[in-house]
Amino acid sequence: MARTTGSHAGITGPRVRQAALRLFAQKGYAAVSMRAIAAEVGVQAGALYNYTPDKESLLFDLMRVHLEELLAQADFGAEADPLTRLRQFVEFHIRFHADRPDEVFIAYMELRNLSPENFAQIEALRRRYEDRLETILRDGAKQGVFAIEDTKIMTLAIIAMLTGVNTWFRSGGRLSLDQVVAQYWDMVRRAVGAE
Amino acid sequence: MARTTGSHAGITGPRVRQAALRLFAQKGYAAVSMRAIAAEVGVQAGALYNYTPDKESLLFDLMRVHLEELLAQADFGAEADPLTRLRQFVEFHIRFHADRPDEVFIAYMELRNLSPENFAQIEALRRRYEDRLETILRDGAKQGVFAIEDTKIMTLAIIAMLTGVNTWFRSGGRLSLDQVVAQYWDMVRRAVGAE
DNA sequence: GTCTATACAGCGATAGAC
DNA sequence: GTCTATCGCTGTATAGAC
Repeated sequence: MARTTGSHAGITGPRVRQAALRLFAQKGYAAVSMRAIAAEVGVQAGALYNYTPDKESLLFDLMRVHLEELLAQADFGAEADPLTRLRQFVEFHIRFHADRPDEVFIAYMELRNLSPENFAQIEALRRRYEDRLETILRDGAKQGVFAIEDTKIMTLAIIAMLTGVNTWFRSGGRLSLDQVVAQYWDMVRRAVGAE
Repeated sequence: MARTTGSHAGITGPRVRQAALRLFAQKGYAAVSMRAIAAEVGVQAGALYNYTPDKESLLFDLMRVHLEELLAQADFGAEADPLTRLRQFVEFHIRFHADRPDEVFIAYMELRNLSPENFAQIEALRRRYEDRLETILRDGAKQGVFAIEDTKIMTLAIIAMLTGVNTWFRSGGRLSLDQVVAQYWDMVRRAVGAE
């Protein structure tokens, strides 16, 4: 069956999300209009509502998909020793976040623009990710491999430190991502008191 | 000379800045209208323009004053040993930032809403603050007190870690600020490889 | 599925009375 | 110094033609 002229099912949708991602990260959610997103895609503003019920859903879906992918990939088997799992976490976190600067930026900066219900969902996903690290730290502390006074603080401190890479790292800069990973692994290993 | 009714020179100005600070931190700069700020102060929107030439200047001044105060207080004399100065930095940073959550939040989150000229000024102030820490680390490394591979990365990693406290710390919570300072000092001391 | 047109509210900023 | 009133514009979202 011939397609109607101007029909782009399965093409425009992803382009809308990609345009929203880029613009939200660059200018901030509240500063981006639906007209601006539509212009980036090459359609009129009204057409966007074939792909999202409203503007906030666009933001929420970007965050949710990002965090679900993060959780899907953040699998550090409990069979390995805690030091190895911690090293895997550090490397994974840095690389995953360096690969998705726009998504990471939005997921941290635009939480205020979610409804309470959507906010709670996003926070729950983030909490599940933090728990992956906390479990590693707790296992290591129990086995005497790490010397940690408070695993919750250590968890938040490590994540803040690692996520901070995104504020300055640029591919092609002074340091390669391999070097960055090595340096942060050094710092984390020392911070948890591992040999 | 009798004051004109409704005249509040020297009173309304600070109240405007305080209302803007609170609302910007809570809802985000772009989501706050001049009318909302005026309502919080208890005046009409037009009256705000007696105190600021425009909305962006309000944001810029809040950031600039915050960072200038940070720099004014962040004085760690070069006479003491690097380990003592680093400890002072860690304690100062955590306490100063915990005292001003709204200012800190704005100064990190709303940089995108500044004109290029204003952005450059704010970034220069922040850079001067980072240099205070980097100098301490460099001195310590030179003297062999610290074992640091790259002082620039260590600087950014420490600041990210310490500033991250603001995302979760609440006065009256499980931990006192004294305990938080002690824990982070432990982590930083280890991370720089100090005895 | 996209268009044009539009409803309706809100925006930053200014002018002029008091 | 604050008010009221207003300008010109932009915002999200919807309706109906094609």
